[in-house]
Amino acid sequence: MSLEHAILVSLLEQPASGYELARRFDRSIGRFWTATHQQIYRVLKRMESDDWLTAEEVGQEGLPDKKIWSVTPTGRSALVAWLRAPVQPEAVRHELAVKIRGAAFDDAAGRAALVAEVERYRADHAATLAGYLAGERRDFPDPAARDARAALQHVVLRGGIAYERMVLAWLDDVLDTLRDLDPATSRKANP
Amino acid sequence: MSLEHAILVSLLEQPASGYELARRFDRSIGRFWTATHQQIYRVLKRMESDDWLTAEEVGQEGLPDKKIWSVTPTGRSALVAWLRAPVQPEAVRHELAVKIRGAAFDDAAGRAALVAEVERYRADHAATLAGYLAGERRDFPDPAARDARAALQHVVLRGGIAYERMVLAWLDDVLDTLRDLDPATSRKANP
DNA sequence: GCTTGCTATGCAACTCGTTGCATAGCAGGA
DNA sequence: TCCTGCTATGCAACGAGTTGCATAGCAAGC
Repeated sequence: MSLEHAILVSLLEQPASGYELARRFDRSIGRFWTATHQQIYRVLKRMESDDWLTAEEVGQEGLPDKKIWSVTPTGRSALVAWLRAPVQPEAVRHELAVKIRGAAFDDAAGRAALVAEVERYRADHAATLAGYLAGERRDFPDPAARDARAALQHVVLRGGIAYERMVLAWLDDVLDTLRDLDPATSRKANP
Repeated sequence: MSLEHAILVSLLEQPASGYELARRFDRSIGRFWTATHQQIYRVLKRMESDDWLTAEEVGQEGLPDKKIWSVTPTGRSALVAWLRAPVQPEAVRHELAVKIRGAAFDDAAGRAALVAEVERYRADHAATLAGYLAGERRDFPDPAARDARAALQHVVLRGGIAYERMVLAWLDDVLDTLRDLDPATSRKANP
């Protein structure tokens, strides 16, 4: 739907090659829009044929050539038109929530395995939160003096931080709930 | 990926026709897994041919026949196997976050339009939260006395409530940030 | 010398998800 | 009477996203 637009925003912030874009989608942009390099290369070609982007070939010593993509005025117009269109409702897909409700149809051993899995999942989110907070200290040390772009990037990052904090608190709630169902098993697993 | 498993959980909680399932995916299950009736009918057929489900044809007065689907032992085994497999990382796709970062490349008029859109979006989420809270009062009036299934359904609902509260707080942060960028315009729009 | 991993791009095949449309009878309101 | 909307299911076409694989040179470590 709007991978194109996520790419436009990223390239307006800073022109990049497909490969660099793919790495951004593993990092900052990936906080709110995921994409693989396959998707990105395919969409870049379509955007070029639609005259949304132009490429500058750059030769590199000892490395393959790369194409640095920039947004054309046409692409920028397309982005602005999309920005002013209504926001689509999000398609929620939360696998863990399905598993938690499904745990009612497994036995105590299965729920103990789920507890372990939720703990692992929680550790991942704790690491993500720590990464966000480190990025915030690094990129936005002074909340007062900054331009529109930084202010908007920062508020999106704060959204990521708020999300991760909410998830961690909820996962604690989930762990308490799961352990209350099978007190003996969880006492064994967590003496 | 796991629409099958969401369907298995829902049918184990209560057997249903494809149509009834589709409505559940607009309501309780839809809080954490969305699906259209097209997807559901297609997947139900595949699950039947995999012997995960059986159908009972039910004639109705004045209405088309319907098939009531139930989970077979094979289907239940498949669910349990999936429950015990690792949780996959979620694919995040948050269109509004892309638009907010994109707002740096629009003008004050565009950002004013985005403020209006965020306000509408906020109202939707406030309504969703109100619906969740009403459902919680209706379905889980007594947090003490209840079985595993209710406890697990409730903790998933609490996750939805925590999510909506977090979103509302973040949207207020977003609105403040957007208004700070164009004080004159926002004063005009919000006297 | 061999393996692993990084930069850099891409094809092909597949599955998943969306959109538009179709059928068909009945109920309720303008 | 006509239109809208609900129950109930489904086909067909398309678009989005995933997975596996391929190329190709260089650097670093064992």
